[in-house]
Amino acid sequence: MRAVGPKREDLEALHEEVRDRLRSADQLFTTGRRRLVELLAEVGRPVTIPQLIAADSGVALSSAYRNMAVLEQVGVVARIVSSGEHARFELTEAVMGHHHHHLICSTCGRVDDFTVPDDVEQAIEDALAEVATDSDFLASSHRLDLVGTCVGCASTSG
Amino acid sequence: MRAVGPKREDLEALHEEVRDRLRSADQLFTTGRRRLVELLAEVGRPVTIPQLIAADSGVALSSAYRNMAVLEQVGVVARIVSSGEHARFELTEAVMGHHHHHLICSTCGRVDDFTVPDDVEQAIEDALAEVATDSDFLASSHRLDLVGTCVGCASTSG
DNA sequence: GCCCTCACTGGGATTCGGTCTCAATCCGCC
DNA sequence: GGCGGATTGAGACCGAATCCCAGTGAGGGC
Ligand SMILES: [Mn+2]
Ligand SMILES: [Mn+2]
Ligand SMILES: [Zn+2]
Ligand SMILES: [Zn+2]
Repeated sequence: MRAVGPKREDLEALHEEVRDRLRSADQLFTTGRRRLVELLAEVGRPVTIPQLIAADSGVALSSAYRNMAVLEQVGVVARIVSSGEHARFELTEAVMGHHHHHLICSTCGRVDDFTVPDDVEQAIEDALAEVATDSDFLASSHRLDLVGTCVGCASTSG
Repeated sequence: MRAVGPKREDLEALHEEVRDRLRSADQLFTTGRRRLVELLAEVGRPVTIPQLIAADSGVALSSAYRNMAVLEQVGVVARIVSSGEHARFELTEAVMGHHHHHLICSTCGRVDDFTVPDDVEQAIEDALAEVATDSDFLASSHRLDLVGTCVGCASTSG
């Protein structure tokens, strides 16, 4: 169930959604953009542009960055900057339909998804709502990251 | 009580701690490094190097970055990268002695601190411990950010 | 306090992720 | 198929951060 691409009909629905979102922003759903969305859906984890290019050499650097910006603009893609290295991109929660958080390996930069139980999520949201009120802050989302060392890096560095 | 610099004896203790940490890494506690620590303690909020230079024109760009890296190495300073703009720096929880989280303004990049009630913090830690176990991930810390718009940006943009 | 040595400093060159430019190409539409 | 405007992509460009190295300062030995 892990690291396997989405089922066929899910991918179709995803493309439909992306097409609609692009259209309402007067943007075309070109093959290049379709490919980016497909790659992101396939990988199922935040990836860098160089990684995408390595996975599909048909992707051009400048176009990839430009299209990621467009897809970000219309709410299809989220940009993750956690370190000074390459930014990473993933499909948004709005498009994927589930809220999650990130395991971040501070050694290799790898990012994986995880979720916490609903009651914990709720407790967090309640606490944050109060913080926002107290600080006159207009909250739009929260981020919960677990930082450490991934399996690969742990075994490598022995 | 807010935005006011630390009391005198706290600052002394802080310098003591920083000196020790630098010494055990065979690093000198130079005036430049002392000044960085003082500035960070004074501001009490994650700031960029350009901001530090604006606040104290005696700080040199390359030295500031190099010393921040050194101070980061010895656990005195934490680097925060949240966006593609300038990184921000703050004194670590290890040195300041209290755990906290960040309010991040996605408009101007400003970062402020906040805390959540102990029981929520505990619930988060428990949940994350379980996630780490299930994922074979060696967790070293967590991050909880509230992303949105700060008061200043909210009033400015109408 | 005064040297001597060696780490530190800082201005500028350099790196490098990401953006911008613009002519060639593709897309949607007729 | 043909037209007009959006998109593409190779490379120029930008800017945050690092690197280099000659000049400076810190601190141990005296
Ligand atoms: Mn994710
Ligand atoms: Mn902070
Ligand atoms: Zn790793
Ligand atoms: Zn703001």
